[in-house]
Amino acid sequence: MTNKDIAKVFKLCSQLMELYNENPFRTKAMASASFRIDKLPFAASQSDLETLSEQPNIGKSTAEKIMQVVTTGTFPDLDKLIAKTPEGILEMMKIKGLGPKKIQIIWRDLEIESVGELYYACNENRLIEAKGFGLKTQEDIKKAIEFSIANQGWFLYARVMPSAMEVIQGLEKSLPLAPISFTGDYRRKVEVLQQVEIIIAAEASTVHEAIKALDFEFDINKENHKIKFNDQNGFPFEIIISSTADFAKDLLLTTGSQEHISDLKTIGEIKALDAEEEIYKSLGLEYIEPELREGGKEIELAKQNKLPHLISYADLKGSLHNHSTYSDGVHSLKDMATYCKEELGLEYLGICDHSKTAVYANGLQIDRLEEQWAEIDVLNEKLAPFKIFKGIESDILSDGSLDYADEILSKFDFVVASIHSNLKMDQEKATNRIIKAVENPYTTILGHPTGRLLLSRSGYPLVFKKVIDACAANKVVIEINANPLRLDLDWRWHQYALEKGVLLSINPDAHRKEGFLDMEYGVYVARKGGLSKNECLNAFSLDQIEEYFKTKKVK
DNA sequence: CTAAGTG
DNA sequence: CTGCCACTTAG
Repeated sequence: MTNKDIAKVFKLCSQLMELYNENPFRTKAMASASFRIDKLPFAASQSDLETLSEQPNIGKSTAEKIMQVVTTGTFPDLDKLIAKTPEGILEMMKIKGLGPKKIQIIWRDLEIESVGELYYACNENRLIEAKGFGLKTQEDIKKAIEFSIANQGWFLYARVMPSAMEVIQGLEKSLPLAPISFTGDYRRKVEVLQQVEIIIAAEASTVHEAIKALDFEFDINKENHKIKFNDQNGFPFEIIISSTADFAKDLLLTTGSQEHISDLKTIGEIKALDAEEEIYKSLGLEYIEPELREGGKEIELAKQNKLPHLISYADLKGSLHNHSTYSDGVHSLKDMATYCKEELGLEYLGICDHSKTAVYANGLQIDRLEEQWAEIDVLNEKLAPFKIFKGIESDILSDGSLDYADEILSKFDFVVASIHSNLKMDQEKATNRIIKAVENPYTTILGHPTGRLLLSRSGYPLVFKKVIDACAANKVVIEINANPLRLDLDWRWHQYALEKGVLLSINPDAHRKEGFLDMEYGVYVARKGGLSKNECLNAFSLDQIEEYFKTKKVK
């Protein structure tokens, strides 16, 4: 159980306490405990009562609750609150725009107890009658419910990955001789999926036994040789039964995408050969990596032997756009740098704490910036040849300008510009705001371009072509934010950016040491976008990137 | 802390 | 009818 998981349990408790108007001091203490747990620089699950109770905002009783959460996932006070709350009210708390106070009114005054009823009430214009609600709020809630319904049954790739690995390893163990592979969306590394598909060449009955051995209940569809089940985390799996002779062909067909397969079929018959490589070869094509099989230009390129040599995790030489305890990070600058150098074997780290407008994230005022720069100079001497670059994640303000005076901006090695507030914009406003930031001579990288959070918040609408063209004209790099919730810029736009000569950068936006590992997910989507290492800023060697930053600054 | 929506 | 404050929610 991660600190974040534990923090969420405490957050839920504080929200329920607020919903029931419990003592506001206790409620607040619960919320601050949640915040503190999330920011602990060590794993609370591996810690002990004494250490925990020494932490700020965490006393003896909170420490005890943490221990209970680690072992049982909950604690008695929370259980009591959950027990007296209808399921639908708990669901409502996950909807953006609804907090305890509004839910209280919805529940007590409108007597609405489920998300479905609430949606109905929005459509009947009944929400505006309630105190504190108006037309805009009603529309926002309606949209948020629609978004959440549309995302029901979808899962983040990164969230299902551990389960997927566990299941496939279990099957491999039971059936060591059977050819087996992930297939479908999962194999193509699609960022959100509805199920994990696995193909296996074995007798159906032996596969049934193997799944039983994993202790899952399953459904069998005999007609299409498919077996469905959910693992203990509730993720849906589908096992496709194949044969040794047809394995490569079935693997190719089930990997998809549908568009890719139908494009292939226009070239010729997909034959049952020994390997996917041979099937592509028989069609006169170079082997196409699963990530690229999305029905774009991959077949055309494969015909001409012009497929990109896709980037891999090992190509990354450094990590840009990361946070430290100077702003809202969990680990110190030194810890972050040492981790990159020692554990990840990287050549450099770009530190980009939040800028001054982001007060909620402890954004850096000028004096704190100077403090950080001084520490970076000291660390750079100690850690050489490893280098920390002085960066900033500068807020793009509502008018598109950056967050410090030019005189300050000029002192950074590089600047990541991103939007964090006033996210509700129409397409024109959002596009102009971003373009103005891109045109700022100090902007090096455009951070998380749309602000989306997968399965939770759609980003602001952008005219992507205009934004990418502006990046090309101003030599601004676009970030592929590697946080599995963001993966923003979306891979569907990578190709256009690359055609325009825009460099991309796989940035983890790490707020703690483990956050760097998210770069793996960034690499997956970058591969889908067709990125090669020479087009990726943080695949540049230390010398190359120093040169790049220097040249950019001169311009 | 700031911004938006609301009364 | 308008300006201003207070409250809720989000980043």
